[in-house]
Amino acid sequence: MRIGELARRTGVSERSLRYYEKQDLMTAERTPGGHREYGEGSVDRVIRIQELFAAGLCSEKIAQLLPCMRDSDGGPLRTANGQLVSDLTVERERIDRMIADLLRSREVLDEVIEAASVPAE
Amino acid sequence: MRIGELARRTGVSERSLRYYEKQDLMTAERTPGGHREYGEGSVDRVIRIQELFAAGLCSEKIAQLLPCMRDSDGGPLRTANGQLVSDLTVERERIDRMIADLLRSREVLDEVIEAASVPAE
DNA sequence: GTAAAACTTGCCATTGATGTCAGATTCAAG
DNA sequence: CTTGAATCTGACATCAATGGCAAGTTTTAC
Repeated sequence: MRIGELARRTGVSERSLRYYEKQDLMTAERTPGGHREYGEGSVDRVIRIQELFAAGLCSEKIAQLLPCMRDSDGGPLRTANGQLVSDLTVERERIDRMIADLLRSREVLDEVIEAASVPAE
Repeated sequence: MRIGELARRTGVSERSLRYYEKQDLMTAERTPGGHREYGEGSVDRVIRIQELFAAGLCSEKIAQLLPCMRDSDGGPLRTANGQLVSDLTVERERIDRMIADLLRSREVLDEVIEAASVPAE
């Protein structure tokens, strides 16, 4: 499929898909004319990339992480080296804190929303 | 206390504290000379603000939300109006998605970290 | 073959919280 | 009073992903 379809199917803009390629997060075959040609696996990969972006990882970390994930792209499964494991552990802790934070904030929102729905108090 | 101490006690930069004021997230008394003078409650308030920022809310939403939170600043407890409740509900759903996302990403990290710690497989 | 749609690269803009610097003023202590 | 530390305001920079535009090329449909 080409970039337009991939964008439609993933909900990620074409602009971002090109950016992902430049950041070495994904590759694409090229037609003789130079247009990108994606395989089916690209859909999952893009979604995974989006999730990791949403989790606050930067392009560089994601690029290092992807080859170590199973179901990544059918490529050889790499094992994370010491430095990467160390980095990912830091990220993991950050994510933990973020989850705790989100849970607290969600509670706050719930309280306010709840209070508004029970005006007679 | 003055801004330096508040910054130290909350881990938030002086720059950000002044920004919070400009965004109407908090107020401060002023000394005759114009220096900010914060009460004890400011510490909690700053921490709360930070949490909400971390949860992805923008200044404007936080500014609307704060007066509706208990233990906010001793001011009168406002009840969220319909528009705000609607906005907060949207935020709540976004937070839910974010949490789900983070849990998935954390799992991914755990798998990769785990795989690296068991090289013989 | 022609026209429209899709795609290409490259560049500049945006966002929103925060960093940083400069010059001026105030505060606290000697 | 003086001096150094702290604070003030205001302006400009940063970051990282994304948006948007322009000019040119490829593809697709007729």
